[in-house]
Amino acid sequence: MTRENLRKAVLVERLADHVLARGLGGASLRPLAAAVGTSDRMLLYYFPDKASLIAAVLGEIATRMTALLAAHVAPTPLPRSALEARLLPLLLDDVAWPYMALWLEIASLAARGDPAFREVGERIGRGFLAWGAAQLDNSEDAGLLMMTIEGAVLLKSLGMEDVVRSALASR
Amino acid sequence: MTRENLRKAVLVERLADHVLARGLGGASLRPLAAAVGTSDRMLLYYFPDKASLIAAVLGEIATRMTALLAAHVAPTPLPRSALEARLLPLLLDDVAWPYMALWLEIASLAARGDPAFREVGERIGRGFLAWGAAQLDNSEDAGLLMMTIEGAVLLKSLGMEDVVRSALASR
DNA sequence: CCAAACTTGTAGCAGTCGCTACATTAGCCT
DNA sequence: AGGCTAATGTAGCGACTGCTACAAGTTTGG
Repeated sequence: MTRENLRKAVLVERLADHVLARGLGGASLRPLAAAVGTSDRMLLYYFPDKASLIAAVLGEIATRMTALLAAHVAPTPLPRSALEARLLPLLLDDVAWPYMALWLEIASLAARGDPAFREVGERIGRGFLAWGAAQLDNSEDAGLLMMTIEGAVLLKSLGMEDVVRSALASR
Repeated sequence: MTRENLRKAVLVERLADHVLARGLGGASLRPLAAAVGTSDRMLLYYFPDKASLIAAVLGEIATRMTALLAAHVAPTPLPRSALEARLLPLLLDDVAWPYMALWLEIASLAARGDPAFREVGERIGRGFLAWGAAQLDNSEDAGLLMMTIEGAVLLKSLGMEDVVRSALASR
């Protein structure tokens, strides 16, 4: 019971590392298994199918991202521009970038109509929105904050980080 | 010569329809060929390989998007918030949404490091930036405009269009 | 009218995908 | 020690991927 759950948890952690590094596009069973030192056969021993495995991995990754954000709460509510200035370097940095790249991938799959990714994406998105509202002096600004940040992420993915920097400088 | 180029152009138009409808993820040679009434064999007769085909299709789609934007130029430069209010309903509407979904897919692939998509994405992105700068009373605002719009697109893909609406209402 | 060039079909290769049937090993309980 | 269960390996299925060799058909130009 606990034994199996424990090993499954370890498995999910390692799988999360690989998904963060390679993305969902590289998350086929055999490469995934090789990366964590097992076989596709074993992955489907622990999980009923690939969709369940991915769901578990995305859950783990969401937990990590939440922790990463929690470590950066401001001691006191901030105005939007100040929180933006605090958050953007963090999220566009190499440490958080794998999460953002995966975030884009989820959004893309959701846009294509995949209901599983739409659901997990919306859950994470609304979680972030609530987190932002709690950090802001005016919680109504959370939507605008999020739009700006997501826009910055998309621009960086295209090698247009310079646009983000100069836009913020001119604000 | 011209004969071949003409048929190739017709082919690319139909392929563009299909890519807009199904995305790059559904753009395998055989489904693509079936959708335009030919065979995978013929696609690789007109194009040296799949990458060239996709490049041509993305070119066609970029042209269409440019035309769509050109049809909506304001007669006179606008402040950023006014242009945003004009542009967002257009881009989040069903007519333009296939383009936006594809845009997200390109950004996602670019974020994963694919150099071809990074390049085409950046070209289109900088094109849009220039277009926006020309529509704005303060051209320096183009970056912020673009960030907001891209953020709105990403949120809509996750079913969070309500956040976009209320954010803009509170601005 | 015939040959050369353009166009298309058929068939298949080698690889990957998610998933499964079957068999075997390893470990624990009495 | 023996038997039961949990864990793992091997092998493969059928579908799909991009791509190609080969052959046949069709159009065109001299």
